[in-house]
This record gives sequence, structure tokens and C-alpha cells, in this order.
Amino acid sequence: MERYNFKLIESKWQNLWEKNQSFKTKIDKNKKKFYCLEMFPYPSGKIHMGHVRNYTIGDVLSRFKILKGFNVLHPMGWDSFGMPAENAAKQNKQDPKIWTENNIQTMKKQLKQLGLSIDWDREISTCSEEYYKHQQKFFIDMYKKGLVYKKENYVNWDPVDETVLANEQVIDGKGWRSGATVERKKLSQWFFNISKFADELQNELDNLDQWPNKVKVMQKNWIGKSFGCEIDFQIKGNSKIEKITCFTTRPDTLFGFSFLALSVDHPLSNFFEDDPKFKEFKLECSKTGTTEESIANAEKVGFKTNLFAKNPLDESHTVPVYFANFVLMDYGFGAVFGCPAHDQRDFDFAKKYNLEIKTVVKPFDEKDTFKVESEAFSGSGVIINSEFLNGLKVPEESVVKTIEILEEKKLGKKKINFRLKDWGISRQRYWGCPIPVVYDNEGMPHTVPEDKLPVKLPSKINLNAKGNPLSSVDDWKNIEFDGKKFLRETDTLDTFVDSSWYFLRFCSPQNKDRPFEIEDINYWMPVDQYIGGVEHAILHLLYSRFFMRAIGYKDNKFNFKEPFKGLFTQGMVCHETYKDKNNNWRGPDEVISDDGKNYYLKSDKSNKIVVGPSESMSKSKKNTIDPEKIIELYGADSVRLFILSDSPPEKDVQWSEQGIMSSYKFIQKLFLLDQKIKTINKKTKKKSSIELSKFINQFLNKIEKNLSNFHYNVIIANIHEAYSHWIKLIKDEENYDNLIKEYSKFLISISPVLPHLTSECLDELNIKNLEWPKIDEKYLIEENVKIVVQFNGKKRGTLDAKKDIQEEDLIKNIVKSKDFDKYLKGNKIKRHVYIKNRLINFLI
RNA sequence: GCCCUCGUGGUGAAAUUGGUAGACACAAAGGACUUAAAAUCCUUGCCCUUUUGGGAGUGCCAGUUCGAGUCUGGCCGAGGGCACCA
Repeated sequence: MERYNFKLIESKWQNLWEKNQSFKTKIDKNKKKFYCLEMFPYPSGKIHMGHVRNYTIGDVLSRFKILKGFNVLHPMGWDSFGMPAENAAKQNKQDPKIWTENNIQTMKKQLKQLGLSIDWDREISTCSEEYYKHQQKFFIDMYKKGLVYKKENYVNWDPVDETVLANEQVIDGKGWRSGATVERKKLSQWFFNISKFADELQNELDNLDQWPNKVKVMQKNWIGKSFGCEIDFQIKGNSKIEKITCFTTRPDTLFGFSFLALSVDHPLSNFFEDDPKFKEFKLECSKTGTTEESIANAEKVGFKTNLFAKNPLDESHTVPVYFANFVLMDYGFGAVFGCPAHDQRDFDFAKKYNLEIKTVVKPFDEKDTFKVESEAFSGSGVIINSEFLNGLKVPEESVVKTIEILEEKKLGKKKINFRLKDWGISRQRYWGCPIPVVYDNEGMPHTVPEDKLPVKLPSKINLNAKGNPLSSVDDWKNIEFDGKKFLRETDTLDTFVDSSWYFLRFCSPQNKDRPFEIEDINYWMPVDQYIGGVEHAILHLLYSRFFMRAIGYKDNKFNFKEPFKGLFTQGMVCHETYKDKNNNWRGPDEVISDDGKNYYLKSDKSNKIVVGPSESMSKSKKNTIDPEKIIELYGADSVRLFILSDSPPEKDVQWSEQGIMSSYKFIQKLFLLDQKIKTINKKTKKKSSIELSKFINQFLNKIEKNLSNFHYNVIIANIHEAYSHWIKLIKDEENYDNLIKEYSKFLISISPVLPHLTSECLDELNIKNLEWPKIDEKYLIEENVKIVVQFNGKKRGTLDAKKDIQEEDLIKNIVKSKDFDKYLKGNKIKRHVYIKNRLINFLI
């Protein structure tokens, strides 16, 4: 028999799918739609195993839904603006546009080799004018609706690359690319007003019942809603300063008030700028490292002012006002009321500056004389030493009650605060969407008139110029509208803006005038299943949720709220790591082992390799496997099979050479099985057995259930089991036509995983127009069951019985069988428990 | 420090949701076929027993139950997220 020639057959089917436009989708209101989307890739050069896993998972689902009769939208595009293009361009002196387009061509070819069911007619690329011109329009619309603004803000500044870095691009206080220590710098930046939607973004999470809980928790923490109140503190010591407003979640500890602390960036700092000691203090504060950890561990220090704050609940009680390094300007009001007894940070500060520590909450099981000594007490309990607040339960009564009192006395009011900050979208980068703004000669910003859109990126540019490359392109920067001179905004948009609406563009990818047609959107959206890495849990997913709301703000025509109805976060692909004797990383193709234990370098047998733990594949550790080479060697179906087989898709999977080999062998076995089945002598096989129908229907049932729950690894196990069953089956006498009929159902049901092999096998049977086989429920019911027999909860054997056997009959059979004599003999059965068709437990 | 998730053979993992623990696969050991190797196939997998059998067993300790990998409480360990958020 011939071997399965995957090279021939896979390319044959890929060409056919392309020629027949098999995955082209159109709106069809008679069919239920299913929008399956995987996170689109950044075109960095070649696809990696992470892509293979991501897109295989999505493809299996898409193909399954197509078979189930859904109208499936399964598109693909390119997140093609971003820093790597610019950096590569600098190194290779190549135009970022050309570099990007070449990569797209390469990766597109590679994706096609995987046999993905993608409607390539909908392909989009965010760096094309056709895409970003709509984005500029969104920016202008949002500007007009007051959702975009410009303000001065502190940013992460890389002094070597001369650019702003996003928080995630700062690693241990250093620029991820330059390695330079990142500075805080105040810059004028554009912002999206995402915090306006903070409450809704948090509340709507509860309705996303097809999202992993983990992601929802992360977003909730990120948005960080907290309930409290704002309080005005009257100030003494400077006649120009009347009051300071603070936000607090613990107004109930107001009688424990012992200092008030301000951020050094607080507007009131202006009154102290002339004081050289304050200036020095402020400078010191700005030097503290920028990493979160170094901030958290930094010593709490303060600068004492000549100001005093009055306790609003007791005017005779005044406390000193400090500037302190731990107070953030961009949370609350940049001012904190300090209660050392019940907040550890305040406690540390009070200890250092010898401030009063007054206990105002005691635990339930303590006396009223309870005193905070060595550390702050922040647990629940009862209010003490607080006059009219005494006796209130902390926190459930005390906070609400104190706010009521403060509101009544007009000293404060209820307030909900969010941790979520507005989204800074300015980047001093060339390879991004230009911000459609110009400045007049007074420096006032204006949005670019719509008939002058798009603002195109200039093509000839010196990327090695210092700072933002766009600011040195004079003939682009200087522009005239109707005879008036303007200067262009040279910042470009954060690339997360590009990916915040690409899923909408897929619905109307070729529309020239508008980003989308509303009918298209309302038919296809929301995305029914979104699949991608958990690393986007907060940023991309939160930004997209915001963007939907921002586009629909004041003029909502969408018939849905959330862009992604279902979310699945897949795990990473890992591989062992290797280090040679000089402590250099080595790749899997550089090392070899004869016994599976001792590894050495292929090129130098004396160089022993230390095998490290399996880690997520990364170029820096050289533990990557190139999908293209693997497809070349084993074929796409083998890769698809293996990437799904070992671990559940949400967990990390370990890549192994043995694993891919065994998947390859299994594909060969399936093909051999196929040949055997088709060459069975048609005449000698007579009977149509119920067993065959049972087997196939139960198999279909398992596959369908496991497909719906993303238990793809179990599906592979099911296929293995089914294979063994077929091998036994073909030795039996079976009516040929019936055999083929049931066998074709098997092929169809595994086609989402192995589309090339099954297409070929089905084609030989002349089966076209594939449909998911209907499961015949009557074959799911077994008329014989195996019943577990237990004595005192211990399994002592099993007994075959008719389904739904009566209890008495079962017991009779057990006694009759004699297998259990040694447990029954001489023992009295006190009672027994019978679980129908499953188990019987005798208690003796 | 706070929050979330997870602990099952040498390894990756299954387990109809409280009912035969370890399906399926990788690796290992032994065997069969081979002159030999590769490939393929079969067996084994912790403890006692030659076998028949029996015992222990899902991180640890308790509890609920006829019955717990699954439920409850406490502890230990691993991974991830957030981190001066007032």
C-alpha cells in the first residue's frame, strides 16, 4: 500500500479551497452567524508556534461551526504598525513599509500552509492608509465628543532613544530596547478619556459569562473601583490657602487623624517653590526609581510645611501638613489624610516623624482600652475613642454612617474613585497612525479638516535622526490650509488604538468611505468566540471595550454592548532550554543526545549541554521551533494534531520531537486504515450491526461535547480510541455500504482537526457538501450495563446486567454468580445502597 | 502585603460533576518478529504474594457521606496578576 503523501495532498486541498473560495463569507440572514476571531498577529517576520496553536484552536472551532450549519466569519489581518518595523528599518536601512509588507507576504504563505479556513478576501492591515484613515476620523469624532484631550503628564522617558515608553516597555526601571534608566518627564500628551466609562466597564464584566473568570478579575482590579468620600480640610498657617480636599475610604477613622500629606506635584506646591529645601526634597522624590517594586519599598519620607489642617469633626484638633513621597498626584486629589493607627503606611510615616498614633478601632474581642502598638490594625471591629461614632461596626456600618454625618454637616460627600487612568495615546514614533491635528501659530490645536484626510505618513524619512523622526521632516510638518500656516502634530497613535476596532473593520473590510456599514456590524458582531493569549487580558481587551463605547457615545447605533461575547485564552508553547559549557543558550537543532539523558553540541561532541527547564519559546533563549520546517517535515495535519494533543488548550503545552513524530505516525496509520476499509471485499460482508452504529454515534457525541467545551486534547484521545476500534471492526463481518456510511461520519467529525487528510479520504468516497452528522439518540443508550459491586465501599468486582435491572434481580444475580461468595458467606448484610445502572454497595 | 488559579504515576494528562482513579499519549524496562538493526506489535508500571489474590494510593491533616480526585474547614507548596490606590 502507498504511504500518505502529505505534501501532495495538503497543497492540493489548499489550492482547491482557494480556487473554490470555500471560506468566503457573505451576510445570510437565513443562517445563524458565528464570528470566530483569533488575535491578529504582528508581522514580525515568520510565524511562531504560538501562532500555530492560536490559529489551530480557532480553525477547529470555525470548521466545526461551518459543519454545524452556521454562517461563519473567520477573518485574518495584520497588526502592522509598531516599533519592531522601525527598529529593523534602522538596522537594515530598509523602509519600514517594505519590511512590513514582505513579512506579511511570508507569514500569509505560512498561515495558508496550515490549512486555515480563513476568508482571505477580508484581509486587512492596520498600517495601510485604507485602514488608518478611518482611525483618524474616529479620533476627530471622539475629539468633538470630548473624549480626547491633551494635557501635561508625567511619562516614562527613555533618554537614549528619546521617546516615551509605555509602562509595559519599562523593565526594571530601564528602557526595554536601549537599556537606559528611564526618567520621569513631564510632556504634553494626548489622552482618551477611558476613565469616563470606568464604572460601566467594571459593571458590564458581570454579564460576560463566557469570559474566563481570571481575566474578569484582572480587569476589575485594574479598574479598581473604591467607595469612600471626599473631605475638605480647613487650613491654618497661610491666609491664601483655605482648604485641602482629600479622598478617603476610611472616613470612619477621622478621629485618629494625625497628619495630612500632599503629593509634591500638588498645585499647592507652588507656594513652596521658593524654598530651596522643598526644591531639594522634590528633586529627591523624582529620583526614586520608576519600577513599582522600588516605589513600594522606598522609605516613606516627608517635608513638613508651616500649614496645619483642622479635623472637620473636631475643630479644636489640628494636625501638621506634609509633602510626602508616597502620595500620588493622579489618584484621588493628590492629598491623603493620615490615620497611623489603622493604616500601615501612615503608621510607618508617623513613627518616623513622631506623630500621634490614636487608636479609634478595636477588634471585637478586645477591651475599649485596646491600643495599637507595633503595627497598624486594619481589620474589622468596633469604633472607639470617637465620640458620636463610638460603637459602630467596622467597616459595614461605620463608613456609610460617617459619610452620612459628613454630608449632613456639609463637610464632605460620598465619592467613588477609580484606579483606572486615562489612556495616554501619544508616541514619539514614526511607524504609527499620524494624529490628525495641526497647531496654529499660537500653538492652539485644531483637528485636520475632513476633506484633508487622511494624514499620510511621509515616505522618505531619516529614522536615525534624534527623537521623533517625524519632527525632522520639515516639508511634511509645515502645512497650509486655505492660506493659513499650521504645524502638524508629530506624535503618532499608540498601536493599541489600531487593534481596538479591527474586529469591526473585518465586517466591512472593503468599504472605502466608512470604517464599516452599520448593518454589517449589527449582523456579525459581537465576536462570538475570541481566542488569544492571556497577556492581553487587560490592555487590548479593555481598550477594545472602551472603543466600542466611545464610537457609540451620544449616537449609538449598535445592537450590542460588548465586542467579545466569548473569550478563550490559550496557553503558551514551551520547550526545554539548553546551555553549553560557556553558558550560552543553544537551540534544539544545535544539540543532540544518544541516550536521552546526556546532551552535547552537534558540532562539538566535547561540549556538554546542560538541559534547563521547559519554558515558553523565545528567541532570546533560543528554544524555538520553526513551524515552517516542521510543516515541511511532517505536514500541517501532523502539526495541528500534535499542538492540540498533549495539554488542554488553556494550559501551556510542551513541544517535543517525540510528540510530533508520533502524531505523524498516527496520521500514516489513519491513512492506512482508510485504504484497508476501502479495499474490503464488498461481497463477503453481510450484516449491518447495531454495534457499529452505537460506536459511531457515541463517538460523535463525545467529539461534539468536547469540541464545545474546548477539550481538544480529549478529542485527540477519542480519535486514538476510535482508531483502535476501527482496526478491530474491519475484521468483523459488516455490510460494506453500512460500514462506509458510518465511516464517512467518522471522517467528517474529525475533519476540523485533520482537514487535509479527511478531505482526501472523503473525496475518494465521493462525498461533497459536508455536514455534521446527526446523532441518533437511540444508539447512545446501552441495553447492557456493567455494575460495580462493592462491599463496605470497596470495589470487589463488576457484574454485567440488563439496563434498568430491578434491585432484587440484581442481588439475585450477584448471589447466583458465586464470584462474591467469599464476601457474602458468613456475613450478614446490614443494608445496601443501589445506584441505578452503576453501582451497588453492600454494608456488612 | 493584597487578589486569583492550580496541586492526580517517571512525564503531559483523563475521569459522565459525589459512584470502577490513572482513559489517551510520551518516556522507560521486558518480550515477540528479524542474521542484526530500524520499523511494527504485545506485556509491565507503588507495596506484600511464585500465581490466585490482597493492601495502600489523587500535596498534608481533619470533617460530611454507604462512598470524596471531586464537597467543607485548616495547613503546606507552585504558578500568575496587582502593588505607596489613601
